[in-house]
Amino acid sequence: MTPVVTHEWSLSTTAAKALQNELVKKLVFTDLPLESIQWVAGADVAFHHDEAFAAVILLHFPELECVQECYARVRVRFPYVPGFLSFREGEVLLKAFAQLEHTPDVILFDGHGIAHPRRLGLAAHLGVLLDSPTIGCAKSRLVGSYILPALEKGATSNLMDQNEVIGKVVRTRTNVRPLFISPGHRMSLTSAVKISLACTSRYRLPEPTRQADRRVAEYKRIALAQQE
DNA sequence: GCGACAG
DNA sequence: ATCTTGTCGC
Repeated sequence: MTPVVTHEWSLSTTAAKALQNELVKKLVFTDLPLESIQWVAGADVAFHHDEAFAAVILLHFPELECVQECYARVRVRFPYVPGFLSFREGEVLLKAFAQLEHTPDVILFDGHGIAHPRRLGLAAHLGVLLDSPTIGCAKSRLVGSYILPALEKGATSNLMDQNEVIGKVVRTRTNVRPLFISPGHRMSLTSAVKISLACTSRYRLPEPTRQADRRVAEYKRIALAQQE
């Protein structure tokens, strides 16, 4: 999987903001029916100081069986600044995506899609670069207001920014803290929620993201241990 | 100026 | 994100 759009990753926050305002214009929001999905990917990043480790996992849908796992490691300069997470995780993620053999029908990210100050969170940003359908599955809020959804799995409520619905607060597991789902690129809000729930079995996180999270931690542990 | 703030 | 074991509760 190769990006269709490329750009520098070591930017000032001012230049990064200008780039976000350009890339956001390319976003497209369309439905992605469950019936059209065969391959789903999950991506996550782990850090050790300025070293970033990424894992991209490919699963067959709807059984959610893992069929490939890709890893990458890179030194990053960009610090963590709320609203600019993609500039810290993007480069290492693309390096991992480059190793993917099958092009996934949709990619789930650990972070927001358009539920972002400038509507270009991690999932939206990488979606534009890869020109792929993407979904943001964040564990906490960055922007927007909401009321908590009912306690049962599947319950949802709107994530609002002023008068705009920028995402859904989704209960992916009964009696457990909800997830913040928002579309990235080539994705509608309703499809993002349906797909996320279809990818969730017995845990809070959807299987693609959960798998990526587990494996990247293991990859980082082994990589750092081998150095010594 | 003060508080909020994905991972 | 990361530092970190056991423990209470569904």
